[in-house]
Amino acid sequence: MSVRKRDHLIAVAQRMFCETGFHAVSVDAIIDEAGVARMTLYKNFGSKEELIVETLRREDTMFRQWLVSAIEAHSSRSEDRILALFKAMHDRFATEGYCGCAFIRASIEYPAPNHVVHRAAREHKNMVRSYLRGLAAEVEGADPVALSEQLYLLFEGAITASQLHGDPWPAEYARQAAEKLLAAASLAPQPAAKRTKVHRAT
Amino acid sequence: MSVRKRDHLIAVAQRMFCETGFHAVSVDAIIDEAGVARMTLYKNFGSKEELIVETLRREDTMFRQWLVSAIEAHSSRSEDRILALFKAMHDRFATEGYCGCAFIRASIEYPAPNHVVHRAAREHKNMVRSYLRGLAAEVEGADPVALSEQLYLLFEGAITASQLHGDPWPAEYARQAAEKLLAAASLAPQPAAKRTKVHRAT
DNA sequence: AAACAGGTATACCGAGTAGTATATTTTTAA
DNA sequence: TTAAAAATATACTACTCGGTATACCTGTTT
Repeated sequence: MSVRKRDHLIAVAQRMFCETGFHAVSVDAIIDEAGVARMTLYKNFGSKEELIVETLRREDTMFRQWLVSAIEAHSSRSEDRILALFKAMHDRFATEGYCGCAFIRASIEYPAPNHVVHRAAREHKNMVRSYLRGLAAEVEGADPVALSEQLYLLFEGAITASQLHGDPWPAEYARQAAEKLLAAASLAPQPAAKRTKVHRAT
Repeated sequence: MSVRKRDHLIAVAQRMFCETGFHAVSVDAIIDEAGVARMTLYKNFGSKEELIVETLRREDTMFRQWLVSAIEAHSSRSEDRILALFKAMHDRFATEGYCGCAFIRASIEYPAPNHVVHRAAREHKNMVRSYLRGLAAEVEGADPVALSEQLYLLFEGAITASQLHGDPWPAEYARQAAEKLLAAASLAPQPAAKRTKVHRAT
């Protein structure tokens, strides 16, 4: 059954890439761990690079599911949903086997902006940004662009810091900071004419 | 002149590692670019790994100088100094040839927490955190630990996001967020007994 | 039974990897 | 000037890398 071997390969590669890195994990190591023949990998995916892209696609799907389950099970107040996200991040960071964000890793290991892997990472992060923008748009009195981008920076910072320091504490501080940003937004709604200038997104 | 070749090798390797990655840059590529013989590298540094550690040492030195010049030339008010840091980050991100944080890259390419390269990255980041803590301690009415860690997350988030999106805009949003965190701290100084619990640093 | 498809095993390719050995030349300092 | 130190070129080891070629096996579907 082709599709099962294929999915298994993607799942195994996803875990290994995330644990050790894209460059550091060889095709040989993947087929060993997956228990399949070398040619099975190259018939299902033309190259290691294509396999990497497939693992990112799977990671993106799984992340969306996590995102929805982390947020939409909670109160319908956007402020509470946003804070629930950071609480869920803390749990995620503390999970056994969690090893950082595959997309940040991908963007760093493939730094060329037009590389297909780097591009996949950027597109995933843009999805996250637009999701946050949707949440921020429902916060009373807030500039949704500014608020969502600031929350996004806390999000990225927490991921990077937790991986670097090997501890989930950054998620808790990110939640505290988000709380303050939300409080500031609802306490001091800015007149539309005085909004800080918006920068272009990339 | 030994020390000159040695320094030259470190400088060349530092740039190449930062542009392309530690795994992706080979010893051959480094000696080609530096214009030295293969054995010159292996006599000055026992291995590629030792060369990597030396480039991180140099990066740390240069970063400290940048940090001081970005902050201490400005007003002695801590709030202004903190905001000056994020303004300087924007300039830094926009600088031709800037290619992200070598320490974040190092921690990702060498994910094992006890690896000498990962450890060097973590120690550098802890230096940054304690520097921020010193600044936050001078902000009236703020919990210095909470404030400095929250600023640190904005710092890391801005670096990661700017590299990922290939644009300096995250620094500007980080500055805006820092502004709000500072305003919240000075407007609502919390009684010492009610402080949020402090997490252990790693 | 025959044809087909997916998987496997094995051997192979050329290129690249980090690192070493050695003998020779260049540079520096006494 | 001479002796020590540093840098050189060249060749080499042993291994790993991504990727390919090919022959064979196994299960399913007509």
